[in-house]
Amino acid sequence: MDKALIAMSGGVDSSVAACLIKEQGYSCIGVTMKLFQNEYIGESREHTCCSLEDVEDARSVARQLNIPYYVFNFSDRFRECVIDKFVRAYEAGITPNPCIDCNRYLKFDKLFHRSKELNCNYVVTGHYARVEYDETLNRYLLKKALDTDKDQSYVLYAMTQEQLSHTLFPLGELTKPEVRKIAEKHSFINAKKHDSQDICFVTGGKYTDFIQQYTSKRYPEGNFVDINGRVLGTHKGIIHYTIGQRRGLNISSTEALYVSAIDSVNNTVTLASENELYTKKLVAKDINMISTPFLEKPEKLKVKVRYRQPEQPATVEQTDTDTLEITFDTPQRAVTSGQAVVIYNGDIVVGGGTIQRK
RNA sequence: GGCCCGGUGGUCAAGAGGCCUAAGACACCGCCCUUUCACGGCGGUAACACGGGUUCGAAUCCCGUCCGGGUCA
Repeated sequence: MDKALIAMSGGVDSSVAACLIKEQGYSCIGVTMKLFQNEYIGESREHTCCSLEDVEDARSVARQLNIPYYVFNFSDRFRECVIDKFVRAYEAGITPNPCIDCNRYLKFDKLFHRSKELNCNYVVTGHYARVEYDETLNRYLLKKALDTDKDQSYVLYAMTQEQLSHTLFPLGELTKPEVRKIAEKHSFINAKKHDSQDICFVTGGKYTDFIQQYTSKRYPEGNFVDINGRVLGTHKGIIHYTIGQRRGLNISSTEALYVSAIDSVNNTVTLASENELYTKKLVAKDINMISTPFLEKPEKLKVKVRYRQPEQPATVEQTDTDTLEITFDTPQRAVTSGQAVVIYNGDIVVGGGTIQRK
């Protein structure tokens, strides 16, 4: 019998994933990763990731499903690969996506290895995405969820062939309402639990407070400048901003202003009007290709530059083993270094990478 | 000190006796959206410097006071 290790966060999705896998006849182990010590910042709020409450919820579901359940302490790895990287990015004036790193380094790496030690053939998560083996390509494909509205393939673009070959996404063909319905049918304790949102290790929704407490550093104020370098006002420290941001600038003008550039060296933040935000090209590094090992020639594909933004037609060219150059058909708003660019061919994730500075 | 302008919400700015229980924009706040950060959508708070007059009626006219800016010895 195939053995599956299920990453259970304590939320509905992973609970239903576990349930479905169990019903499909796998021998299951439920696991919650303890990723974060709330004590780092002297707080233990319920809405952080892997809080006691989440663990209890996951444990409750595991008990109901009658599967063994463990909590693994991966907080060291999480701090190294997700939190520290997150902090360093903001300090450098770029905008990280910690969820992607968590998937990449924790769920499908650290946990993946642990699953092997436990003789599991599969890691199972509650992501809305699909994995398919393509015989002609001889590759495992990562595909969008059938429910395109909930699709999470974007945050999974870094998965390798090996990882994909040992991963199951039982929710890939379901809609969120269907998942809720299943949870209710089984009276899971978290059937009505709110969807997770915001950065899981940040309490109260303010990541900047988190960074300051975590590093005990102070991030100096600096100048807001316009395109011509004229000073418009004072910013609160570079870590507070991302490209395309409008709110929180506290600058009145004849029109709405947006962050158009962040300069960590000079500690300045450039503000500009909406129409200054558009770019036609980008370069991505630290790439991962899925549907093909190497893009031999430039191809017309669809591209997403941020999670939850509609994909855009673009020409994608792989210039070396770790570089993608992308040219959009029409200029895109607020292309931001540090964010992921993910390439699609229909439902299939071709690959992706991290957007570099211009 | 004399003279001349000007003082409307956090900012900019409509208004030129009744249509103002005062527009709009930007900012701010809240909600929604959302496993990143953002964008976005919806909604909300908030002002006629002060005191006298004139008038049936004043943000709008007149006179002072205060506060800005300019200008002249």
